[in-house]
Amino acid sequence: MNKRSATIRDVAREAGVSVASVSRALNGQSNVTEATRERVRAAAAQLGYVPHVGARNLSLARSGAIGVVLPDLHGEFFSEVLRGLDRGASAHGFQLLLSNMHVDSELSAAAIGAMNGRVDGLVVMAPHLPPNLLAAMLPPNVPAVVVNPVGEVPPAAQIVRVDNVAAARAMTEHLIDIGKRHIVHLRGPRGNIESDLRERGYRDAIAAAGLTARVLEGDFTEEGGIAAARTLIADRQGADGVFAANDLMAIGVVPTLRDAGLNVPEDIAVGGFDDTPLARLVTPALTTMRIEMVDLGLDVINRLVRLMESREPDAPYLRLPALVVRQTTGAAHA
Amino acid sequence: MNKRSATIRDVAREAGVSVASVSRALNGQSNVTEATRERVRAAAAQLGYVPHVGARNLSLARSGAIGVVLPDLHGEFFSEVLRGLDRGASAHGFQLLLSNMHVDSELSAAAIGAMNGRVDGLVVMAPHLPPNLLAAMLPPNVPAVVVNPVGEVPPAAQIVRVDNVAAARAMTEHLIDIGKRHIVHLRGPRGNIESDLRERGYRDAIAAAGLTARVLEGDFTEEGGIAAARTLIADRQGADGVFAANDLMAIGVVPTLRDAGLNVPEDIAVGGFDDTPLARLVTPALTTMRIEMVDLGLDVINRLVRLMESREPDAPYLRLPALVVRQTTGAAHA
DNA sequence: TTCCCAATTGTAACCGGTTACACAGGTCCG
DNA sequence: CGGACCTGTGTAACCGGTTACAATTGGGAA
Repeated sequence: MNKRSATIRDVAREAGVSVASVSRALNGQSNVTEATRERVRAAAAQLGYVPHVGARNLSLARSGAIGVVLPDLHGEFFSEVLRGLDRGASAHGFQLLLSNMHVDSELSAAAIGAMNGRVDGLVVMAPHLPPNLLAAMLPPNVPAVVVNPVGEVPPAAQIVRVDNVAAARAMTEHLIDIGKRHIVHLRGPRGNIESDLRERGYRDAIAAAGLTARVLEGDFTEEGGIAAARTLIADRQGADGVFAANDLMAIGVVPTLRDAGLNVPEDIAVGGFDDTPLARLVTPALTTMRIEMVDLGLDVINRLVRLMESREPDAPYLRLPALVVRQTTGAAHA
Repeated sequence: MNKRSATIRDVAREAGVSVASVSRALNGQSNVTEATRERVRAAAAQLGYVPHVGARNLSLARSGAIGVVLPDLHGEFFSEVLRGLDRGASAHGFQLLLSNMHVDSELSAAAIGAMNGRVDGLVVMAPHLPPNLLAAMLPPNVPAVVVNPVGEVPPAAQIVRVDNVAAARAMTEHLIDIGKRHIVHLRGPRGNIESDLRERGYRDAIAAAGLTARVLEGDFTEEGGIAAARTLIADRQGADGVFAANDLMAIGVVPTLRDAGLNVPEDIAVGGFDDTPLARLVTPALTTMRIEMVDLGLDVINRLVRLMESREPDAPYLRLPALVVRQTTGAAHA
């Protein structure tokens, strides 16, 4: 219960050796007598010495941590990705330093800055960052992986993308395949790049099939889904399919439609996006595009680790979500 | 694109002032001429200087980070709590340094050690840590909040507990109240303190009501729930209620029972624990004990911040989960 | 004009580690 | 027996910031 933690000099004094020997002894270097090493160990134990990692990092110029910048943790998507990041980091012996990116870009820059001397690499997921800003705020000498960047990216950064356009197209085509002709897209919030890409994929597929597009504004929340479903019920323009830009909205849509007496999928089929753990468990189970989020996180870390070693980013890495057909577009359920 | 990041001395040289002035200028101290400050700002911008936070931490002896030690991120529970922690940390201007506690206690100790000079406070959630070990591995001078500790806790640490016993009792009593008499408990994994406490609450309530207890082994996974339900279906000992020690298992139990032709809740009622986001959304919606997980996380951070300031832990703080009655023990659903 | 004081600025010590280099002592060799 | 070499250890510089304290400067008071 000392007031101040013991430092390496305290241990050196206690053991009657120099700080260099203490450092060598405790870090398992070979050039120390077993006798000295033992004496140092004893002194360290005696004083309850725990190395000050921050100081060590400073002299070694490496921290054993990876910085993660996320828009927020609210919503399944980032929680799941974080799981993967965490697993990957653990596997490589890194810790994760988390920082929330606020909508305020001023603060975001500060948050990234606050990681500068503390992490060996950076993972940035910022689907709503104003283009060019990202490049400006990334510290120049920290290897970084950016996931689904919207604008310019510094050439030194590794890019990982989820192919939102192709995935959205696939979902839309699936709805068309099962015979739907009046498919409405419930998009995500404005200013979120992924929302835009998914809408683009939807429009592509609709246009290619010679149908007419109809897009409702959404916000990625369950409430948004409920509101959208109400709109559809009220106006009765004969929609027979809904492609929601994420699962949460789809999960709001389905029960609202059913409460209004519409059968899903017979009267209206519904597709989501993300394949959050929820999607499989709700009734009726939700058809969705599976992004292997945990895998994505793992992969991001692996690529970051590679980048930290080579300093040479690979070509952008593209992941294509897979269509998972369940009850909301499939056979009637029990 | 310099090879090495600019340091404060580079900026000082560029601006033609001393390092002290640079530090003062950039940190907004008052004793600097506006002219100097401007010159420093220009030089910093010119060189793309970003302060090295690790170095700053070392001299200030504070890091602006809170260490979080979790058993793993797998499972809704910790994800949700982490969300709360994250929100709280953000609000207080802290970042979160995450570390997974492995089952291997050797490694866990290392993980905690690896936080020593890098965090201002520690949050430890270790429902499966061998008693006394925790006390040994917590660095003596770092304020810590431990959540649901199992054994001895250093007197300097703040304790936050979820009253698992009372909550499990409440759920069991609820099942009794709705008329069930053969209530089986599906417990969590051995070696997890929360599993033990929930079982104890169940046994208390069963004993108080003069009924007979029956406990099945579980593992907190959906598959475990499915397996347990199969057991119940197979042996037909007339169970009319199941209290699963977490939602995930309950979510495995319910559809398995229904697939076997049993009505939930009429033939067998099912209760879960945690109120994960899933619980409300599955069909039939799950009756469960709500732990406000996000709130819990927030609260933990608030208490930690208070502890960091006062160095005086408050009395252990007890949270009591609330019973949320939904369809699996309530009225038949649509 | 001279002295004093406040406002700025610079120098250098410090945070707690790591490690290049110097040095002491012993071994082995010619 | 002297020198080359190897091993173990200590000294002190360094990582990149902050800040106590000293030094410098200019303005106002006496």
